[in-house]
Amino acid sequence: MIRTRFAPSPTGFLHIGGARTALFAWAYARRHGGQFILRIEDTDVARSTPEAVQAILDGMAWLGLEYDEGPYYQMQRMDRYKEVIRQMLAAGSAYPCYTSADELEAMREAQRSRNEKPRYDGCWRPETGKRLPAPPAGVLPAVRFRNPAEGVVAWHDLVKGPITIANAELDDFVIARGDGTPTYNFCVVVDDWDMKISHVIRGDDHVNNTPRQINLFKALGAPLPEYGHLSMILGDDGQKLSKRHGAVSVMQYQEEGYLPEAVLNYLARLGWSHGDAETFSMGEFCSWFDLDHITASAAQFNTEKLNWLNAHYLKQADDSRLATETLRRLAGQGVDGSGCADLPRVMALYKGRVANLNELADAAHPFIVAVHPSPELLAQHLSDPVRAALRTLLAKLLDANWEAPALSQAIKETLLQHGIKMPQLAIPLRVVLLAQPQSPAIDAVLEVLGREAVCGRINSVLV
RNA sequence: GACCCUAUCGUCUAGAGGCCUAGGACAAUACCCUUUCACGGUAUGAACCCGGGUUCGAAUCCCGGUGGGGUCGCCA
Repeated sequence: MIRTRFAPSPTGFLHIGGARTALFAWAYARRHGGQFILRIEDTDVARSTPEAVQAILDGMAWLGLEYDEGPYYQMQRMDRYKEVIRQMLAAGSAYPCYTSADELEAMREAQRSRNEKPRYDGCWRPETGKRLPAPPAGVLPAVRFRNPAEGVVAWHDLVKGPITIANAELDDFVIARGDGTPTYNFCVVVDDWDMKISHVIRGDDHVNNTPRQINLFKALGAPLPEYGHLSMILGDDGQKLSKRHGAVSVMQYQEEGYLPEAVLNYLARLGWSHGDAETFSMGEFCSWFDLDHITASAAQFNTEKLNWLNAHYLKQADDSRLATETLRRLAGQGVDGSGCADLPRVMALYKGRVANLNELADAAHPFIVAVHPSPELLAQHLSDPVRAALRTLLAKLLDANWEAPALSQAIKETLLQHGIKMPQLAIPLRVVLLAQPQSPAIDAVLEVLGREAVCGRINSVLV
């Protein structure tokens, strides 16, 4: 049974990189008929917040990344961690360390000044024939893992291929703090073991944790999972993403009017490919997804391509779904569009012309409430001959058969009578009706706007 | 600084030694469509980081350099 997991720490929103990691882990499980588990890694009590947990859950839900198990919370598994730590202490694969934070910092500083890799010096590590210092009074020791001193840790990474790291590069890392709470590298291993995770799919930033975790698995006598490390996502500008620079919540994409299927499709193609396939459903994605076609190098985020995908999915989106979205966005602006029965028709008219849901809502606005073109706009477009033509048109519209072909006919007759060309009438008409000189085909706009609004708005500029 | 990973158009990528005169997509440019603006259609420009090997043959394999990314916490 393939079991993958997504294990975010609740110290902030679900950002785009985390979302892609979750997507790939989710897709891998789906592809192989396996299970996808959500685990909240909240052992950093100082930085974890319930708001962040909720933000992560919201982000997953919006994207439709459903999990088969969880969410598990590490803070609820303390007893299990402490039990394992006791066992390791008893077995000698872990030991108490009384070095203080200040001493560690001084140690690292000295090492850095000598251009050495900063690391714990192992002074409390028990060795046969070695005399350990006397434990200082009143100090609660941290617990360190007794990492093998020699040899190498090697694994075949599912996306990067063979990776080898010498144990000499690794120091004895802390698995439990002075207060007894376990730390990340330790909890991950116990959890992945207990939860029977078969494939650990996670970000590139964990490559250097992997050998430590593998050594822990071995010390525990636990079976090793497979590992696959996804490269990072860089910002639009090629710079790395951070909370301060460019990293935004997936929920912000929702606010900005992106459809979840567009974000998902974009993320899927960022670092993964299936030949020339550019647009595909999540069903297709799950049936195609494999780790062999993941790029091993970092990928730069490209908002313009996301925009294109969003426009693509907007064109295919169901009109009533778009109407619901539009209503929600309009309500956010204090506009109640619930009385507009023709909203789906407005959506049909505009969904092929906009890049996001906010633009769609803006476009729908004049169909719901009367617009007031600025005096400048009116002055620019409403000359006396135009007013005369509008007067003629208004008379025709008052008793026209209210369907696009008949409306188009009325406009063409007006054009003929006044000896003007289509743009000379259509553009002022757009300004009068919608307060902007561009719109979809004018007869379609008239049809959807309705006789009352059209005639009323024309009349209001003629009096 | 040390260690690990990585390198094809501006960007995302195809490419598993001959199918490559390097393909697709976004973006760009031009033209077409048109009732305005979009959409759409057609076309064009645009890349194998550098240097050595291996091979009859290298974008593809190996080594080195350089660039980029990651990690060096009692954070995750």
